[in-house]
Amino acid sequence: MVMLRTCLETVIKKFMSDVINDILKRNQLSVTDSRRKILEFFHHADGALAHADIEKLSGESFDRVTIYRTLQTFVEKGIIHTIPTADNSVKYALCKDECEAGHHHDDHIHFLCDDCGTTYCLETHVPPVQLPQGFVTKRTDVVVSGRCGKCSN
Amino acid sequence: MVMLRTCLETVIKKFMSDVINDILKRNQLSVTDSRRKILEFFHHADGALAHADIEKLSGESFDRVTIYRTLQTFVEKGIIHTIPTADNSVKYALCKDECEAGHHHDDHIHFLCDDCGTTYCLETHVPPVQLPQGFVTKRTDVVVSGRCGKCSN
DNA sequence: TATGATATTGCAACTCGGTTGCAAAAGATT
DNA sequence: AATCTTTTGCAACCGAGTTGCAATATCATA
Repeated sequence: MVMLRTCLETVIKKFMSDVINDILKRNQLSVTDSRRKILEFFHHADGALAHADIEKLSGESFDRVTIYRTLQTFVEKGIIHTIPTADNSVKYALCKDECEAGHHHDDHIHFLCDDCGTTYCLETHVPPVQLPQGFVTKRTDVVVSGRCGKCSN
Repeated sequence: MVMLRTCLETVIKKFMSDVINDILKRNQLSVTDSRRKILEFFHHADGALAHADIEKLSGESFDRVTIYRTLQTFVEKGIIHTIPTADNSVKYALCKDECEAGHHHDDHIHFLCDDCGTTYCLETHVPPVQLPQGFVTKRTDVVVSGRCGKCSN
């Protein structure tokens, strides 16, 4: 029984590892420890992550500069996207499937919980917005803040 | 003719000055040069202003610390409100009429022009957003970016 | 699997937006 | 006008983010 579970965990771990590697290779990025680790963080996190969160999670594993550069690279490649939060700090979240590089567009809403600080990417689509004559929309960001499901009990 | 215009300008200036003074007094703020000047900037600007804009407009008139503090005070009093921009910088705009202090709520949409950098407060209201069970909305920010009327010709 | 070209990392130093403490100056109140 | 309170300016500081460069790791090729 114990044997079985250990074995299963190994297989799952192996599988996850392959998924991560695939993402990196598909984006023509060399596979390095920091990139894999940071991608894993995003896959395990249920919300968006700020630079500081990643720094905490990684402990002393790698330099803060590396984190900055890795995040930049991921954004450029369209693996993650930035989220404009209400308090004007920067958060990042995995793009649904594949945004194309330089075209990170995610047509969904972000929810920021004032209590626990978690940022959620909701599946709700952004409602179309009526603009004055001559205005052309390129991108729409909707940030709702309040209290999330977990915190409102 | 020239006399008349000069006279009219004087009257208008006097009137504006009174309006500015009124706003400050109504909010229990002492009337100082910097506060009046900064409020005037907002009244003349057709869009939102960043700290940097005000610094440029004011030249050497007053210290950057004063600008920071003045903006903070105005936000606290509900005279201006912050706008979350797509690039995660901070902009400020006059509140419509009076938001109550500490309750700067403006239920409108912000438009950020990628070309000229101007931020507009549009009169369009924020459409209601459907959230998952248990989520409670406190505030909704909508930031549309693209090209404004002036730049799209 | 060893090797060289290329890409990435870590470090140190720096920039820039914003804040804080305190003394000087201005505004408000009598 | 005198005094009390608030605001300003200065200098120093803080933290987030960036840059240059040498050291190191990855990748492709032999």
